[in-house]
Amino acid sequence: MVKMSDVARLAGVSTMTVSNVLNGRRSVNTEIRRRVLEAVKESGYVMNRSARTLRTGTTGVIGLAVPALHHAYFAELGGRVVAQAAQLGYRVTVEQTGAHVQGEIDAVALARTLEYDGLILSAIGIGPEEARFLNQSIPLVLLGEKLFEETVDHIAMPNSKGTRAATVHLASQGCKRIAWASSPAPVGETHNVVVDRLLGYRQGLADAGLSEDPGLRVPMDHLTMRDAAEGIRQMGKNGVEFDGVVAVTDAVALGIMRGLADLGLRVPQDVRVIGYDDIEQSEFSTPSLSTIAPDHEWMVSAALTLLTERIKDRSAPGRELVAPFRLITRESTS
Amino acid sequence: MVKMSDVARLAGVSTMTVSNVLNGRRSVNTEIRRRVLEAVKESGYVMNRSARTLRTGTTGVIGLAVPALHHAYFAELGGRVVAQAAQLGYRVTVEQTGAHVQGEIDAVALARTLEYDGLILSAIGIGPEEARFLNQSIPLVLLGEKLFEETVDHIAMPNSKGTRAATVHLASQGCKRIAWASSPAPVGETHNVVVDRLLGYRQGLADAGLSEDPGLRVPMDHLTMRDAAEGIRQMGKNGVEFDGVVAVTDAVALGIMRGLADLGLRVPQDVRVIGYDDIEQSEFSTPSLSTIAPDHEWMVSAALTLLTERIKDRSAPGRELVAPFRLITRESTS
DNA sequence: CTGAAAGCGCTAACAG
DNA sequence: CTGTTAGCGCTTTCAG
Repeated sequence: MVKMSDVARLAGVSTMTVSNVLNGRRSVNTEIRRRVLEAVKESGYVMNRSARTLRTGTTGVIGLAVPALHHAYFAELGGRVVAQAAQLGYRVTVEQTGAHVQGEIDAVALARTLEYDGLILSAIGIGPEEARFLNQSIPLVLLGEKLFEETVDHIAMPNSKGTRAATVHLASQGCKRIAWASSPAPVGETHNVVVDRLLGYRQGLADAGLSEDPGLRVPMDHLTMRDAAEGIRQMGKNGVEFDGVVAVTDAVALGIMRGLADLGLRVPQDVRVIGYDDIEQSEFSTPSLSTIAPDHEWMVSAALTLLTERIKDRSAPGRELVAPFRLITRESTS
Repeated sequence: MVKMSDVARLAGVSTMTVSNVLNGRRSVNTEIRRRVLEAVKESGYVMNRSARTLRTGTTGVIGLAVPALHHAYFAELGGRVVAQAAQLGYRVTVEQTGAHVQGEIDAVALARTLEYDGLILSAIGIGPEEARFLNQSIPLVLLGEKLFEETVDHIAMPNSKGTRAATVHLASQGCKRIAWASSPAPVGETHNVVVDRLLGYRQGLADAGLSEDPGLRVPMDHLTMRDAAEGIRQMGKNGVEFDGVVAVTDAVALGIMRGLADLGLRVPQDVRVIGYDDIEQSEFSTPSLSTIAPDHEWMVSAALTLLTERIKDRSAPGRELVAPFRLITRESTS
């Protein structure tokens, strides 16, 4: 492998001059600069990033930790982060945490080994203690989780506001018995996506003057299409009556619609369904799915802004930004 | 940051002994070993990987280059690669190539900077020349592309066999006018996914004793759900008659089903639809989608096996493995 | 079985 | 504007 000193020799200059030309750090005489660039091209030199990293302590790599890449929401998020980070000169390494708190901490433990300049953590089960711990190790931005923790940067989703709007929308379409489709709220967790979105559902029911019926919880263990489909089939077979379903995510909503089809119930005529996330599939499902659409590009852009600023200044106070959202109405509720 | 020499001092040994304990390279006295491990724990030491990389020339990172992470197929692939690579002690950096040949070459150019120990390239438009070039730079495994190029490892998909089986299946269900839904085969490319799958469709028609009708090509520019939906709507509005659609991917098939719903056509009563890939959504769409299901876990496992062997021996001849597949019949063709 | 010295390729800091 | 020196933290090599 040709190295910087080889290029320097070829161009008849010192290694530092090559470094300066390649990094644009100091101004270099135009003629020398030209000679250096020619030598680089001629020799096929590529920089050894490990050497630079060892010296500077920065890697140019951002870590993105998500529960599971194969979930459409996180895949779409990943695509956006990779693309936007590239614009900023960063590369992205994707970690899968498996939706466990331990996995999330592990992702950061990895990050501590100087692999990442910063980490975007799309957390599911993380609490304030963990967040504080993580934040000390590495520049960190939490994505999608609402924490009442002043020291950690995070981009919060409009969780309760979103499901509240979704629930009110169903009521405005005439639904009277609106079910909630989600895995159970984890015990003891107070500021979790599932908890917050459930809260919004309740507020929405209250806004619409509807009372909450515990029988209208779709039984499911995990936030998967499979569990959602099975859960709603179970409810249907048990003779529970409902005319609307608010789902905690679009994936769950798609599973619900699948299960309703199995029950012979029509969407939206018999049951209206609304999700949350606006994944790509929602626009093309049959029927197409109404949903709460947080502004994804904005979220990723904001997360990267917070992260790059945090990388520059580790001591600045933590900031919270809440993503804007829109209610998108499609066939499933019309 | 605490470093290896700090641990050594704390344990009262030399740096080399710490290195040996941590890497299990040489056998170390049990008592000393214990002291070292304790010192590691006490000091909170984590290794600086850049330093190791600089010294050893290996990174422990595998690159995965895919056209776009937000496509369900590549997202699922990415999840599997990340998970399986982790089992082997590798981490994965995801690159998005944007489905352009240049992007694919760029991904490898990056890899040359010693960032990756190897690269898995899920290629779309890559040809033999590019592949040969790439292969010289870095251990490389092509995924999903069939190349008649002896020197490059690749995991081929059963492209033409798959769509052939899909087409024959539609015919066996009584379809007489079977359309082909795909972006156009790129001019001049001979061994491209789209080309191979189209070939299989033709073979399938021949097997079934059906003649090919050029009017039964769904007009679409890109392999997106949107283009598929619009394309089939266009065909319908133009009065083209058809009773089956073979789609080049599941995403395209889902778009087709969306478009058929807009046309008021029922699946499978009026039109039967089959896809290729077996993405998760296909099981839960309404109607659920019949598809050609290559063995994904097998493919990833095989790709990683080839890659790790290639990393060990750069001079071994290239190997080609073809993934097994199954025809999965669901509601869309029954 | 353990240690000392050298050096991987780059850049910060200082010198000219 | 350009060059020299030193050293980032680890592992390879050689010596004990």
